[in-house]
Amino acid sequence: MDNNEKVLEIYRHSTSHIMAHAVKEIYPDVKLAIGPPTSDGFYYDFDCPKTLTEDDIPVIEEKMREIINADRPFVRKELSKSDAIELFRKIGEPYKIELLEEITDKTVSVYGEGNFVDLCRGPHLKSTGEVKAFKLLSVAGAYWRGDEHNKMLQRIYGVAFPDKDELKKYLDFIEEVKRRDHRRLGKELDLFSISDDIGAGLVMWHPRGAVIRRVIENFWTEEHQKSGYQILYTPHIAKLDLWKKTGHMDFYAENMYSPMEIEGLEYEIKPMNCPFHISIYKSRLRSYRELPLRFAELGTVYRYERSGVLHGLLRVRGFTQDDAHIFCRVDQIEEEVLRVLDFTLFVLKTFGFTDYDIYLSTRPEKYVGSLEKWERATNALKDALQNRGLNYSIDPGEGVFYGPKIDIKVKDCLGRPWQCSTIQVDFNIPERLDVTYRGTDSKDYSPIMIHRALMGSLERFFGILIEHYAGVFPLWLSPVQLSILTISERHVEYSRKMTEIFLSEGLRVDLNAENEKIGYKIREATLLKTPYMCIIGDKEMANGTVNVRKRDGGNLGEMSLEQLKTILKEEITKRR
RNA sequence: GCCGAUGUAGCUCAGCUGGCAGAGCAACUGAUUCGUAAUCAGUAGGUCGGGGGUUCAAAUCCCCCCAUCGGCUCCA
Repeated sequence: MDNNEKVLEIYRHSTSHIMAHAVKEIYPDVKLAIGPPTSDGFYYDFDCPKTLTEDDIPVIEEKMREIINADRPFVRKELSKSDAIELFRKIGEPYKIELLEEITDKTVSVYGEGNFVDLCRGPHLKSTGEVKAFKLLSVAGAYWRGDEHNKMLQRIYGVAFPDKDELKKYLDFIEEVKRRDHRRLGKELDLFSISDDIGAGLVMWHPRGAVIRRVIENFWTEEHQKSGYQILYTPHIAKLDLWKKTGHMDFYAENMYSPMEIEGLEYEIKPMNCPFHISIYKSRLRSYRELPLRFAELGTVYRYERSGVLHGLLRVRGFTQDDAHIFCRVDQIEEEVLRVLDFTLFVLKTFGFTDYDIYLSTRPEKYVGSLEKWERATNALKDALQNRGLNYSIDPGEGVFYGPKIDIKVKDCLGRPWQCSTIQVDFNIPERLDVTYRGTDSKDYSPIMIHRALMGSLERFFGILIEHYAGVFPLWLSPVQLSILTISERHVEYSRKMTEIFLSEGLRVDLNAENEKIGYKIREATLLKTPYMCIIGDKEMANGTVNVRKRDGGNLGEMSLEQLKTILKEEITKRR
């Protein structure tokens, strides 16, 4: 953290204290929990008998302004732990006492201004008057200490900046995020829907969205074939027994749906694809000469997610993973991980993601397999990252039950991180399910399995893409690439001919021959973010040409069909 | 799942302390045949999220569900 960030942190921390003071003045019964700074702002958690709502925000803000205008100094006091406990007992702050009881230091510090005092390590601003620009954003529920077994408190989120301009910039950023929201754009651009009648978290891809998916899938399939993968299709359900054998029933049951009974046997809808790929692997004897064997599938899985966590395309209950399982020998593992890493970065780059955060997740509390194997798998991932000189951070205990993983979070053009790619090494499942290959010595060995997804799920990736591009998809992904707009009825026949020609070239074209003014048609196409428009009037008809306009308003003017075809094809090939 | 808010026409939203359900856009019909981001007029469109209750009377008040939104927890 650089110096500037530290200063901001102090600034926000002090603002959160001022907010706590304000809330305490308005609702004297409130009990204070914690109020730290965050990456953009701050929050404070309250245990308040009165339910706080959005309507309280302006009132609290007003009270904060009073405290700021009073410009009272923040005073630090050090006292013994027992004196501090006594102090917070006197003013009735049970949460502060709970925090104090866990502090091992003999002395602690408290900060105060006016008649307000709070347990705090500090440091703080010199006085309340130093706060120049802040805004409270929302109220929300939050568990005490983030544990869902604890009482739910009320949290107020706010932001604070050194001056009004910075605050305005941040508020503009929030507006930009809203403007790009994939749920809103999904409706406006008619890309997808999630219907109450079908069920929460289940996505319907509309024609325009389905086009984009198809383009992505085709790209994905081609590139996988080039990279030595074999593409599979597998069923959506399997016997419950299978999931018992794999360990999913022990370690993944809370994300799985209830089984269904078919002729006395129980079946289960799949939450993962790996057992099917393993089954194909095991369908015959495998030789060491065949390895590495790379099986890939756009596999649709269903996972139970608690209703409160569903969020547009980014968190759903049914989704298609761009999944693959690589079976290889121990001596091939580093090379395979490297290949996957390179492949992943290439695919992400194609969609305009060049910036990412990489995490290495280690063994979780619930796991299968020996410690030694975990160690070995974890090192394989670490070595690959280091080999490529990629910076990463360690996420302790965040691995999957069968092995450690590398997660790649891409950053979109607003700098927001999104979890997509995951690469998981698995020493455990092949052994558990008796997956083997015949070695040079004619004995059987367990292969290593690498599970990986590049985009993660097509649904989530699509949601991220919509926001990344703000709905303005590059030409190769655009649902409609070219809209042909007639000026009047006598241009329809010629326009229809043009449409046929472009369609036969494999371009996605539509014809707007409605009885509307040209301005209206341009507006419609622009709102749908169609990359290119052809305006067809008397002149074009007479010259056998088209008149081209781009969605950003740029006018390319009159040109021949051939010229336009060349422009479009080149842009499509470049995938920009 | 938990805390809070919201749910009214295809979409965006009005509808106050209970008293005949509204607007703009879209759709449809007609007129207009038009040169780079909205032509004009008319028509139609609603079990007010679902179920129960209070009341002479419920979009409005109460209860229970469902979904969405902001978070928490959890995750591709």
